[in-house]
Formats: sequence, C-alpha cells, structure tokens
Amino acid sequence: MAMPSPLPDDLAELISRQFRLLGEPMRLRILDRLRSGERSVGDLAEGLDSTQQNVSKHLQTLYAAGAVERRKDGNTVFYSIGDPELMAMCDQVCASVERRFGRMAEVLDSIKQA
Amino acid sequence: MAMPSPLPDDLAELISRQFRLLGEPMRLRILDRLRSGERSVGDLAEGLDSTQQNVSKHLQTLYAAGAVERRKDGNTVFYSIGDPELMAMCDQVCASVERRFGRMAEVLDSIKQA
DNA sequence: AAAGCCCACAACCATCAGGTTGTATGGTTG
DNA sequence: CAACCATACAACCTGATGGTTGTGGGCTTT
Repeated sequence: MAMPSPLPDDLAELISRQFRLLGEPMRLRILDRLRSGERSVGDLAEGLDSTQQNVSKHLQTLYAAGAVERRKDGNTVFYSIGDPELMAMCDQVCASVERRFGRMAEVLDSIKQA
Repeated sequence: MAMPSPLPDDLAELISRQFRLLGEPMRLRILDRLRSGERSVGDLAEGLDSTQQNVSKHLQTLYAAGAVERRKDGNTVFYSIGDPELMAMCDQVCASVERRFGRMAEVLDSIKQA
C-alpha cells in the first residue's frame, strides 16, 4: 500500500506525527529497554539515568500513540511494547544508519591511504 | 540487522535524527512531489503553496541528510529522491496510519450501532 | 491509620526548529 | 553591461516540546 499522491495535508500531518514520536532519543531508549520485556516506570528511569517524571511523561506520549501498553500491578505500572511494527522501523533505520556509517568509514580509510 | 541493546546514547541520537527528518509535514509533502520525478525549487514552492525560501530551506535539510539529490541546470536547481529507502518507510507508516484509522472507523461504527 | 512507595499531573523554563522577510549570489537574456 | 530570474543565506519571531521541580493520589505495609 503506497501513499496517495499528492499527499493531503492532514495525512502528512498524521504521518509526520508518527515519525516525531520516534524522533526523540529518550523515547527510543525507552522502547529499546522494553524489548527485553515489560518494565516499571521507576525501573526504566533508573536504567536510563533519568527522572521518574520525565520517563513517565514520555511513556504517556508513547501510550497515547499506541506504541506501548500498560499493566497495573499493585502500585507499580508495567509498560511493554504495544506496536511491534514501530520496533521493526527502528531496526530498519538503525541498519540504515549503520550502513551509512560503514560507507563513511570506507571513505575515511581511502583518504587515510592517500 | 537489529538494534544493539542497550541502545547507546549516540546511536539513539543518530536514529532519532533520521526520524525527525521525516517528522515534518512539509518535508513529507516535498518528498511526495518528488516521487513523480525531479522538480525545481520554485516548482515545488508553487505546488505546495509555500514560499521559495521555506521550500529551499527544507530541501537543504533533506539534502544534508542524503534524502534528496541535486542537479543544476542553468540557474534552476532540480531536486530528486536520493534515498528510496526513506520513501518506503513513508509508505509503511502511511499504511500503518490507514490501518489504524480503519480500526477507528470500525469502533465508531460499532458505537453508532449500539 | 499512618507512613511510605510508585506513579501521574501541572507549572515553569530553556531550547529548538519552522515560517517569514530581506538580501546576496550566480546564471541567463536582452 | 544592465535587467532579470531562480536559488541560497541570514536574521528574526514564535510556537512546540523536552527536562525539571513540586505535588497530589492510589495502593501497600506495618
């Protein structure tokens, strides 16, 4: 399924919103931690060396977008991956970045040899 | 190829930068117009109902990231898609958004019937 | 019931990036 | 050479957003 052309303004807005969701390092790092299974807010905050409030805020954003799921147990809340498709996209971009850096490394090597 | 876990801060920064590149409606719309072939800056500006300066600025951003290519002919500059992989990602997210809205439509219908 | 823990909400600040306006640069045309 | 055109550059304003701080609200434990 492809994008309709010309891309309507409101659809562009929706798509860009999805990309912006993944356009913050902290959110990517949160999602990364969730790959190994569900985690509590405090657990994430500690592991990511951030504040509970900040992590909670980002989790709200991710949750509102359907990127993560919630499970409440006692007074702790566990979050987990809610959209495997988004994770696949992260992998895809990560691979792209690594390829790009691979090419950069080759260029640097060729310069070094000259 | 998957993301390394735990995701290093600098890699998270690089990946998020890629997502942010596509996180602006105007850039998505520019890329969309380029799907049908190379376009000049003024051409794009007119079609997108924006200013030449604004479109040019976004094109610089896209170019710096390798998302588009430049070709100069006389005193006009033609831009074209530089990274088909990014376009595939746009399609992917667009499809995801449409699926999501499809589900929303279903829910709304079920509510309406109740 | 009192204290403590975990999380969410709200207000604030600082930063960043998109849009606009004005202008410079480089190439073409008369 | 002068006028003109297309593009790029720079300065500015403003809205959006990430991070911090303070606090409130559940739930658990003793």
